[in-house]
Amino acid sequence: MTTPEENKLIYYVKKWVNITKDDESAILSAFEQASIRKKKDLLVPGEICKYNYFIIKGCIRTYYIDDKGVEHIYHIRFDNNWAGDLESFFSQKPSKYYIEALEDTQYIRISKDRLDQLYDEVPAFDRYFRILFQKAYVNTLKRLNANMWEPAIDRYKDMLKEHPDMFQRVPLTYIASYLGITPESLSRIRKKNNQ
Amino acid sequence: MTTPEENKLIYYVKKWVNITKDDESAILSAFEQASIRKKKDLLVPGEICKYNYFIIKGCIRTYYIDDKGVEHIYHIRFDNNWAGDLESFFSQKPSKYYIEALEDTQYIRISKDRLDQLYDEVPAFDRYFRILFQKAYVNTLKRLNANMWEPAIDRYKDMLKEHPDMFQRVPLTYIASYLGITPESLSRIRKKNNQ
DNA sequence: CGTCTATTTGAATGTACTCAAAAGCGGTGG
DNA sequence: CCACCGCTTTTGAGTACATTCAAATAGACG
Repeated sequence: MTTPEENKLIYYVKKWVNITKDDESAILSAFEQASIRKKKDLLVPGEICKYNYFIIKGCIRTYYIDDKGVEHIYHIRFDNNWAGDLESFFSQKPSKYYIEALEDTQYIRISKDRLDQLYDEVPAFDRYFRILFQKAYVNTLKRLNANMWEPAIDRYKDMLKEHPDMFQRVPLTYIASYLGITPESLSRIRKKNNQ
Repeated sequence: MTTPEENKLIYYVKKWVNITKDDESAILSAFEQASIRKKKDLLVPGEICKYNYFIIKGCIRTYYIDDKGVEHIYHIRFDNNWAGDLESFFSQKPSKYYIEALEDTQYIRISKDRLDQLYDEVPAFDRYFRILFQKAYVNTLKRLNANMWEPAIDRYKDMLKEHPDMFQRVPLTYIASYLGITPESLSRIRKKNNQ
Protein backbone atom coordinates (compact mmCIF):
# COMPACT_ATOMS: atom_id res chain seq x y z
CA MET A 1 0.00 0.00 0.00
CA THR A 2 1.30 3.36 -1.04
CA THR A 3 -0.30 6.38 0.57
CA PRO A 4 -0.56 9.74 -1.20
CA GLU A 5 1.75 11.14 1.48
CA GLU A 6 4.61 8.86 0.48
CA ASN A 7 4.41 9.51 -3.23
CA LYS A 8 1.48 10.92 -5.08
CA LEU A 9 2.35 9.68 -8.54
CA ILE A 10 2.94 6.11 -7.40
CA TYR A 11 -0.26 6.22 -5.41
CA TYR A 12 -2.28 7.25 -8.44
CA VAL A 13 -0.54 4.86 -10.82
CA LYS A 14 -1.35 2.01 -8.44
CA LYS A 15 -5.00 2.94 -8.58
CA TRP A 16 -5.02 1.60 -12.12
CA VAL A 17 -2.18 -0.88 -12.64
CA ASN A 18 -0.07 -3.29 -10.64
CA ILE A 19 3.60 -2.46 -10.39
CA THR A 20 6.56 -4.05 -8.65
CA LYS A 21 8.98 -2.34 -6.31
CA ASP A 22 11.45 -2.23 -9.19
CA ASP A 23 8.87 -0.54 -11.39
CA GLU A 24 8.30 2.00 -8.65
CA SER A 25 11.92 3.01 -8.47
CA ALA A 26 12.23 3.07 -12.25
CA ILE A 27 9.25 5.40 -12.41
CA LEU A 28 10.42 7.63 -9.61
CA SER A 29 13.91 8.05 -11.02
CA ALA A 30 12.48 9.10 -14.39
CA PHE A 31 10.84 12.24 -13.02
CA GLU A 32 12.32 15.51 -11.85
CA GLN A 33 10.70 17.70 -9.25
CA ALA A 34 10.23 21.42 -9.73
CA SER A 35 7.91 24.31 -8.98
CA ILE A 36 6.64 27.47 -10.59
CA ARG A 37 5.18 30.73 -9.32
CA LYS A 38 1.67 31.95 -9.97
CA LYS A 39 1.18 33.62 -13.39
CA LYS A 40 4.41 32.16 -14.79
CA ASP A 41 4.41 30.02 -17.94
CA LEU A 42 5.57 26.44 -18.29
CA LEU A 43 5.18 26.75 -22.05
CA VAL A 44 4.59 29.51 -24.57
CA PRO A 45 3.54 29.23 -28.24
CA GLY A 46 6.37 28.39 -30.60
CA GLU A 47 8.22 26.33 -28.01
CA ILE A 48 8.28 22.56 -28.08
CA CYS A 49 6.56 21.02 -25.09
CA LYS A 50 9.57 19.13 -23.78
CA TYR A 51 7.90 17.69 -20.70
CA ASN A 52 4.76 16.05 -19.51
CA TYR A 53 3.75 17.43 -16.11
CA PHE A 54 2.13 15.82 -13.12
CA ILE A 55 0.79 18.42 -10.70
CA ILE A 56 1.60 17.65 -7.07
CA LYS A 57 -0.07 20.76 -5.73
CA GLY A 58 -1.37 23.83 -7.48
CA CYS A 59 -3.29 24.80 -10.56
CA ILE A 60 -2.43 25.03 -14.24
CA ARG A 61 -4.34 26.17 -17.29
CA THR A 62 -3.74 25.46 -20.97
CA TYR A 63 -4.95 28.07 -23.42
CA TYR A 64 -4.26 29.71 -26.76
CA ILE A 65 -4.87 33.13 -28.24
CA ASP A 66 -6.83 33.33 -31.49
CA ASP A 67 -6.37 35.68 -34.46
CA LYS A 68 -8.50 38.31 -32.78
CA GLY A 69 -6.42 38.21 -29.62
CA VAL A 70 -9.01 36.37 -27.56
CA GLU A 71 -7.91 33.71 -25.08
CA HIS A 72 -9.52 30.27 -25.20
CA ILE A 73 -8.94 27.79 -22.39
CA TYR A 74 -8.56 24.10 -23.20
CA HIS A 75 -8.40 22.93 -19.64
CA ILE A 76 -7.74 23.83 -16.06
CA ARG A 77 -6.02 21.21 -13.95
CA PHE A 78 -5.46 20.86 -10.22
CA ASP A 79 -3.47 18.61 -7.89
CA ASN A 80 -2.87 15.02 -8.97
CA ASN A 81 -3.52 15.61 -12.62
CA TRP A 82 -1.43 15.64 -15.73
CA ALA A 83 -0.81 18.76 -17.77
CA GLY A 84 1.08 19.52 -20.95
CA ASP A 85 0.50 19.92 -24.67
CA LEU A 86 0.30 16.30 -25.72
CA GLU A 87 0.35 17.15 -29.38
CA SER A 88 3.61 19.06 -29.19
CA PHE A 89 5.03 16.67 -26.61
CA PHE A 90 4.55 13.59 -28.72
CA SER A 91 5.40 15.11 -32.09
CA GLN A 92 8.14 17.32 -30.63
CA LYS A 93 6.92 20.12 -32.85
CA PRO A 94 6.24 23.71 -31.73
CA SER A 95 3.17 24.20 -29.59
CA LYS A 96 0.33 26.65 -30.16
CA TYR A 97 -0.48 26.90 -26.49
CA TYR A 98 0.36 28.66 -23.30
CA ILE A 99 0.61 26.55 -20.18
CA GLU A 100 0.41 28.81 -17.19
CA ALA A 101 0.37 28.38 -13.41
CA LEU A 102 -2.73 29.93 -11.86
CA GLU A 103 -1.32 29.32 -8.38
CA ASP A 104 2.13 28.65 -7.02
CA THR A 105 2.51 25.10 -8.21
CA GLN A 106 4.68 22.10 -7.34
CA TYR A 107 5.00 19.52 -10.04
CA ILE A 108 7.09 16.65 -11.33
CA ARG A 109 7.95 16.33 -14.99
CA ILE A 110 9.25 13.78 -17.47
CA SER A 111 10.84 14.35 -20.87
CA LYS A 112 9.72 12.58 -24.05
CA ASP A 113 12.87 10.47 -24.31
CA ARG A 114 12.72 9.49 -20.67
CA LEU A 115 9.05 8.58 -20.97
CA ASP A 116 9.67 6.45 -24.05
CA GLN A 117 12.42 4.71 -22.13
CA LEU A 118 10.08 4.21 -19.20
CA TYR A 119 7.41 2.69 -21.44
CA ASP A 120 9.99 0.08 -22.49
CA GLU A 121 11.27 -0.52 -18.98
CA VAL A 122 7.87 -0.65 -17.33
CA PRO A 123 5.14 -1.96 -19.63
CA ALA A 124 2.63 -1.27 -16.88
CA PHE A 125 3.27 2.41 -17.53
CA ASP A 126 2.05 1.96 -21.09
CA ARG A 127 -1.06 0.45 -19.61
CA TYR A 128 -1.42 3.24 -17.07
CA PHE A 129 -1.42 5.84 -19.80
CA ARG A 130 -3.63 3.72 -22.00
CA ILE A 131 -6.23 3.80 -19.23
CA LEU A 132 -5.68 7.48 -18.56
CA PHE A 133 -6.07 8.50 -22.20
CA GLN A 134 -9.07 6.28 -22.59
CA LYS A 135 -10.77 8.06 -19.71
CA ALA A 136 -9.65 11.47 -20.91
CA TYR A 137 -11.04 10.66 -24.36
CA VAL A 138 -14.42 9.57 -23.01
CA ASN A 139 -14.61 12.64 -20.76
CA THR A 140 -13.75 14.97 -23.61
CA LEU A 141 -16.41 13.39 -25.80
CA LYS A 142 -18.92 14.09 -23.04
CA ARG A 143 -17.73 17.66 -22.70
CA LEU A 144 -18.02 18.04 -26.47
CA ASN A 145 -21.53 16.68 -26.42
CA ALA A 146 -22.58 18.98 -23.59
CA ASN A 147 -21.17 21.94 -25.47
CA MET A 148 -23.03 21.02 -28.60
CA TRP A 149 -26.41 20.23 -27.18
CA GLU A 150 -26.84 21.55 -23.68
CA PRO A 151 -27.60 25.21 -22.94
CA ALA A 152 -24.83 27.13 -21.18
CA ILE A 153 -26.80 27.30 -17.94
CA ASP A 154 -26.86 23.50 -17.65
CA ARG A 155 -23.14 23.32 -18.32
CA TYR A 156 -22.66 25.89 -15.59
CA LYS A 157 -24.78 23.93 -13.12
CA ASP A 158 -22.92 20.72 -13.93
CA MET A 159 -19.61 22.42 -13.34
CA LEU A 160 -20.88 23.85 -10.05
CA LYS A 161 -21.84 20.33 -8.97
CA GLU A 162 -18.80 18.47 -10.32
CA HIS A 163 -16.07 21.02 -9.61
CA PRO A 164 -17.25 23.38 -6.86
CA ASP A 165 -13.56 23.85 -5.93
CA MET A 166 -12.98 25.62 -9.28
CA PHE A 167 -15.09 28.54 -8.20
CA GLN A 168 -12.93 28.97 -5.10
CA ARG A 169 -9.65 28.84 -6.95
CA VAL A 170 -10.17 30.18 -10.48
CA PRO A 171 -11.41 33.61 -11.72
CA LEU A 172 -14.81 33.49 -13.39
CA THR A 173 -13.38 34.76 -16.68
CA TYR A 174 -11.40 31.55 -17.00
CA ILE A 175 -14.32 29.37 -16.07
CA ALA A 176 -16.40 31.13 -18.72
CA SER A 177 -13.79 30.37 -21.36
CA TYR A 178 -13.60 26.75 -20.23
CA LEU A 179 -17.40 26.53 -20.52
CA GLY A 180 -17.25 28.01 -24.01
CA ILE A 181 -18.97 31.32 -23.26
CA THR A 182 -18.00 34.95 -22.66
CA PRO A 183 -17.49 36.32 -19.14
CA GLU A 184 -20.53 38.55 -19.67
CA SER A 185 -22.73 35.56 -20.45
CA LEU A 186 -21.46 33.67 -17.42
CA SER A 187 -22.26 36.65 -15.24
CA ARG A 188 -25.83 36.78 -16.54
CA ILE A 189 -26.23 33.02 -16.13
CA ARG A 190 -25.07 33.23 -12.52
CA LYS A 191 -27.50 36.03 -11.82
CA LYS A 192 -30.36 34.06 -13.32
CA ASN A 193 -29.31 30.97 -11.37
CA ASN A 194 -29.46 32.82 -8.03
CA GLN A 195 -33.00 34.07 -8.45
CA MET B 1 5.82 -6.26 -44.06
CA THR B 2 2.12 -6.78 -43.73
CA THR B 3 -0.04 -5.34 -46.48
CA PRO B 4 -3.61 -4.20 -45.85
CA GLU B 5 -4.75 -6.97 -48.18
CA GLU B 6 -3.34 -9.68 -45.90
CA ASN B 7 -4.82 -8.38 -42.69
CA LYS B 8 -6.04 -4.89 -42.09
CA LEU B 9 -5.87 -4.90 -38.32
CA ILE B 10 -2.29 -6.19 -38.22
CA TYR B 11 -1.33 -3.68 -40.90
CA TYR B 12 -2.69 -0.78 -38.85
CA VAL B 13 -1.30 -2.06 -35.54
CA LYS B 14 2.15 -2.27 -37.14
CA LYS B 15 1.91 1.35 -38.15
CA TRP B 16 2.33 2.23 -34.49
CA VAL B 17 4.03 -0.62 -32.64
CA ASN B 18 6.43 -3.47 -33.29
CA ILE B 19 5.01 -6.94 -32.87
CA THR B 20 6.41 -10.43 -33.32
CA LYS B 21 4.90 -13.21 -35.41
CA ASP B 22 3.64 -14.73 -32.15
CA ASP B 23 1.98 -11.49 -31.21
CA GLU B 24 0.31 -11.42 -34.61
CA SER B 25 -1.27 -14.79 -34.19
CA ALA B 26 -2.29 -14.02 -30.62
CA ILE B 27 -4.00 -10.87 -31.86
CA LEU B 28 -5.67 -12.52 -34.81
CA SER B 29 -7.05 -15.40 -32.77
CA ALA B 30 -8.59 -12.97 -30.27
CA PHE B 31 -10.95 -11.42 -32.85
CA GLU B 32 -14.05 -12.78 -34.48
CA GLN B 33 -15.20 -11.73 -37.90
CA ALA B 34 -18.78 -10.72 -38.61
CA SER B 35 -20.92 -8.39 -40.65
CA ILE B 36 -24.08 -6.35 -40.34
CA ARG B 37 -26.60 -4.93 -42.80
CA LYS B 38 -27.26 -1.28 -43.38
CA LYS B 39 -29.56 0.35 -40.79
CA LYS B 40 -29.13 -2.51 -38.32
CA ASP B 41 -27.86 -1.88 -34.79
CA LEU B 42 -24.74 -3.29 -33.19
CA LEU B 43 -25.87 -1.83 -29.87
CA VAL B 44 -29.01 -0.27 -28.45
CA PRO B 45 -29.44 1.72 -25.22
CA GLY B 46 -29.75 -0.40 -22.12
CA GLU B 47 -27.50 -3.12 -23.49
CA ILE B 48 -23.94 -3.59 -22.34
CA CYS B 49 -21.41 -2.96 -25.10
CA LYS B 50 -19.85 -6.42 -25.06
CA TYR B 51 -17.44 -5.84 -27.93
CA ASN B 52 -15.02 -3.37 -29.32
CA TYR B 53 -15.31 -3.22 -33.10
CA PHE B 54 -12.76 -2.68 -35.83
CA ILE B 55 -14.41 -1.80 -39.13
CA ILE B 56 -12.94 -3.66 -42.09
CA LYS B 57 -15.28 -2.08 -44.61
CA GLY B 58 -18.38 -0.01 -44.15
CA CYS B 59 -19.68 2.81 -42.02
CA ILE B 60 -20.94 3.04 -38.47
CA ARG B 61 -22.42 5.85 -36.41
CA THR B 62 -22.74 6.21 -32.63
CA TYR B 63 -25.59 8.35 -31.39
CA TYR B 64 -28.08 8.83 -28.58
CA ILE B 65 -31.59 10.20 -28.32
CA ASP B 66 -32.19 13.00 -25.82
CA ASP B 67 -35.22 13.67 -23.60
CA LYS B 68 -36.95 15.53 -26.41
CA GLY B 69 -36.46 12.64 -28.80
CA VAL B 70 -33.75 14.33 -30.85
CA GLU B 71 -30.81 12.28 -32.14
CA HIS B 72 -27.28 13.45 -31.46
CA ILE B 73 -24.33 11.84 -33.23
CA TYR B 74 -21.09 11.28 -31.33
CA HIS B 75 -19.15 10.01 -34.28
CA ILE B 76 -19.26 8.48 -37.71
CA ARG B 77 -16.58 5.95 -38.52
CA PHE B 78 -15.45 4.32 -41.76
CA ASP B 79 -13.12 1.51 -42.82
CA ASN B 80 -10.07 0.82 -40.66
CA ASN B 81 -11.39 2.54 -37.58
CA TRP B 82 -12.57 1.42 -34.21
CA ALA B 83 -16.15 1.76 -33.05
CA GLY B 84 -17.98 0.93 -29.85
CA ASP B 85 -19.17 2.57 -26.65
CA LEU B 86 -15.91 2.64 -24.70
CA GLU B 87 -17.62 3.72 -21.52
CA SER B 88 -19.98 0.78 -21.45
CA PHE B 89 -17.36 -1.58 -22.84
CA PHE B 90 -14.83 -0.89 -20.13
CA SER B 91 -17.26 -0.57 -17.23
CA GLN B 92 -19.52 -3.34 -18.55
CA LYS B 93 -22.49 -1.24 -17.56
CA PRO B 94 -25.53 -0.50 -19.78
CA SER B 95 -24.92 1.89 -22.64
CA LYS B 96 -26.86 5.03 -23.48
CA TYR B 97 -26.04 4.81 -27.15
CA TYR B 98 -27.10 3.33 -30.40
CA ILE B 99 -24.38 1.97 -32.64
CA GLU B 100 -25.78 1.59 -36.12
CA ALA B 101 -24.46 0.52 -39.50
CA LEU B 102 -25.00 3.23 -42.13
CA GLU B 103 -23.82 0.83 -44.84
CA ASP B 104 -23.51 -2.93 -45.09
CA THR B 105 -20.48 -3.36 -42.88
CA GLN B 106 -17.82 -6.00 -42.34
CA TYR B 107 -16.07 -5.86 -39.01
CA ILE B 108 -14.05 -7.82 -36.52
CA ARG B 109 -14.77 -7.65 -32.83
CA ILE B 110 -13.20 -8.49 -29.50
CA SER B 111 -14.85 -8.98 -26.12
CA LYS B 112 -13.72 -7.22 -22.96
CA ASP B 113 -12.35 -10.40 -21.36
CA ARG B 114 -10.50 -11.40 -24.49
CA LEU B 115 -9.04 -7.93 -24.86
CA ASP B 116 -7.87 -7.89 -21.23
CA GLN B 117 -6.24 -11.25 -21.87
CA LEU B 118 -4.64 -9.89 -25.00
CA TYR B 119 -3.23 -6.89 -23.15
CA ASP B 120 -1.48 -9.35 -20.81
CA GLU B 121 -0.30 -11.63 -23.59
CA VAL B 122 0.85 -8.87 -25.92
CA PRO B 123 2.04 -5.76 -24.06
CA ALA B 124 2.50 -4.05 -27.41
CA PHE B 125 -1.28 -4.06 -27.70
CA ASP B 126 -1.48 -1.98 -24.56
CA ARG B 127 0.87 0.44 -26.25
CA TYR B 128 -1.09 0.36 -29.49
CA PHE B 129 -4.24 1.43 -27.68
CA ARG B 130 -2.33 3.92 -25.59
CA ILE B 131 -1.26 5.63 -28.80
CA LEU B 132 -4.72 5.33 -30.32
CA PHE B 133 -6.50 6.85 -27.32
CA GLN B 134 -3.90 9.54 -27.06
CA LYS B 135 -4.59 10.56 -30.64
CA ALA B 136 -8.34 10.24 -30.21
CA TYR B 137 -8.14 12.44 -27.12
CA VAL B 138 -6.15 15.15 -28.88
CA ASN B 139 -8.51 15.06 -31.86
CA THR B 140 -11.57 15.31 -29.67
CA LEU B 141 -10.08 18.28 -27.83
CA LYS B 142 -9.64 19.99 -31.20
CA ARG B 143 -13.16 19.16 -32.22
CA LEU B 144 -14.37 20.55 -28.90
CA ASN B 145 -12.41 23.72 -29.41
CA ALA B 146 -13.73 24.19 -32.93
CA ASN B 147 -17.28 23.71 -31.70
CA MET B 148 -16.80 26.26 -28.97
CA TRP B 149 -15.06 29.00 -30.88
CA GLU B 150 -15.39 28.56 -34.62
CA PRO B 151 -18.54 29.51 -36.53
CA ALA B 152 -20.47 26.61 -38.02
CA ILE B 153 -19.50 27.56 -41.56
CA ASP B 154 -15.80 27.10 -40.78
CA ARG B 155 -16.47 23.73 -39.20
CA TYR B 156 -18.38 22.80 -42.34
CA LYS B 157 -15.53 23.87 -44.60
CA ASP B 158 -13.00 21.97 -42.50
CA MET B 159 -15.08 18.85 -42.72
CA LEU B 160 -15.43 19.30 -46.46
CA LYS B 161 -11.64 19.50 -46.73
CA GLU B 162 -10.73 16.78 -44.21
CA HIS B 163 -13.50 14.28 -44.94
CA PRO B 164 -14.88 14.87 -48.43
CA ASP B 165 -15.79 11.17 -48.52
CA MET B 166 -18.38 11.77 -45.77
CA PHE B 167 -20.52 13.80 -48.13
CA GLN B 168 -20.60 10.93 -50.58
CA ARG B 169 -21.51 8.31 -48.04
CA VAL B 170 -23.53 9.95 -45.26
CA PRO B 171 -26.85 11.87 -45.37
CA LEU B 172 -26.52 15.58 -44.60
CA THR B 173 -28.79 15.27 -41.57
CA TYR B 174 -26.19 13.10 -39.87
CA ILE B 175 -23.34 15.38 -40.84
CA ALA B 176 -25.27 18.30 -39.37
CA SER B 177 -25.67 16.47 -36.08
CA TYR B 178 -21.98 15.57 -36.07
CA LEU B 179 -21.14 19.25 -36.65
CA GLY B 180 -23.42 20.25 -33.80
CA ILE B 181 -26.06 22.07 -35.82
CA THR B 182 -29.55 21.41 -37.17
CA PRO B 183 -30.11 20.09 -40.71
CA GLU B 184 -31.81 23.40 -41.56
CA SER B 185 -28.74 25.35 -40.52
CA LEU B 186 -26.45 23.09 -42.52
CA SER B 187 -28.64 23.57 -45.56
CA ARG B 188 -28.41 27.35 -45.25
CA ILE B 189 -24.66 27.19 -44.68
CA ARG B 190 -24.20 25.10 -47.79
CA LYS B 191 -26.28 27.53 -49.82
CA LYS B 192 -24.20 30.44 -48.59
CA ASN B 193 -20.99 28.52 -49.29
CA ASN B 194 -21.95 27.94 -52.94
CA GLN B 195 -22.58 31.57 -53.75
C1' DC C 1 -45.82 5.89 -60.23
C1' DG C 2 -46.45 6.56 -55.48
C1' DT C 3 -44.51 6.65 -50.93
C1' DC C 4 -41.22 7.74 -47.67
C1' DT C 5 -37.35 10.24 -46.38
C1' DA C 6 -34.02 13.94 -47.02
C1' DT C 7 -33.33 18.60 -48.08
C1' DT C 8 -34.56 23.26 -48.72
C1' DT C 9 -36.98 27.51 -47.80
C1' DG C 10 -39.58 30.90 -44.95
C1' DA C 11 -40.83 33.48 -40.81
C1' DA C 12 -40.52 34.27 -36.03
C1' DT C 13 -37.82 33.50 -31.84
C1' DG C 14 -34.09 33.09 -28.62
C1' DT C 15 -29.66 32.57 -26.79
C1' DA C 16 -25.39 34.24 -26.58
C1' DC C 17 -22.53 37.78 -28.65
C1' DT C 18 -20.18 42.51 -29.10
C1' DC C 19 -19.17 46.90 -27.47
C1' DA C 20 -19.33 50.19 -23.89
C1' DA C 21 -19.55 51.59 -19.33
C1' DA C 22 -20.24 51.13 -14.37
C1' DA C 23 -19.47 48.77 -10.09
C1' DG C 24 -16.81 45.82 -7.08
C1' DC C 25 -12.60 44.05 -5.13
C1' DG C 26 -7.77 43.51 -3.79
C1' DG C 27 -3.38 45.04 -3.23
C1' DT C 28 0.17 48.86 -2.86
C1' DG C 29 2.16 52.96 -1.44
C1' DG C 30 1.83 57.38 0.71
C1' DC D 1 -5.52 53.69 7.51
C1' DC D 2 -7.05 55.46 3.49
C1' DA D 3 -6.68 56.63 -1.48
C1' DC D 4 -5.64 55.03 -5.71
C1' DC D 5 -4.83 51.76 -9.41
C1' DG D 6 -5.59 47.67 -11.97
C1' DC D 7 -8.24 43.85 -12.75
C1' DT D 8 -12.57 41.22 -12.39
C1' DT D 9 -17.37 41.14 -12.56
C1' DT D 10 -21.72 43.12 -13.58
C1' DT D 11 -25.08 45.69 -16.24
C1' DG D 12 -27.12 47.75 -20.45
C1' DA D 13 -28.31 48.14 -25.36
C1' DG D 14 -28.16 46.54 -29.85
C1' DT D 15 -26.95 42.63 -32.98
C1' DA D 16 -26.06 38.16 -35.09
C1' DC D 17 -26.25 33.48 -35.69
C1' DA D 18 -28.55 29.43 -35.17
C1' DT D 19 -32.90 27.59 -33.55
C1' DT D 20 -37.90 26.11 -33.80
C1' DC D 21 -41.92 25.16 -36.25
C1' DA D 22 -44.18 24.69 -40.54
C1' DA D 23 -44.45 23.85 -45.26
C1' DA D 24 -42.71 23.04 -49.91
C1' DT D 25 -39.53 20.62 -52.94
C1' DA D 26 -36.43 17.07 -54.31
C1' DG D 27 -34.64 12.36 -54.35
C1' DA D 28 -34.46 7.48 -53.50
C1' DC D 29 -36.53 3.13 -53.69
C1' DG D 30 -39.74 -0.40 -54.24
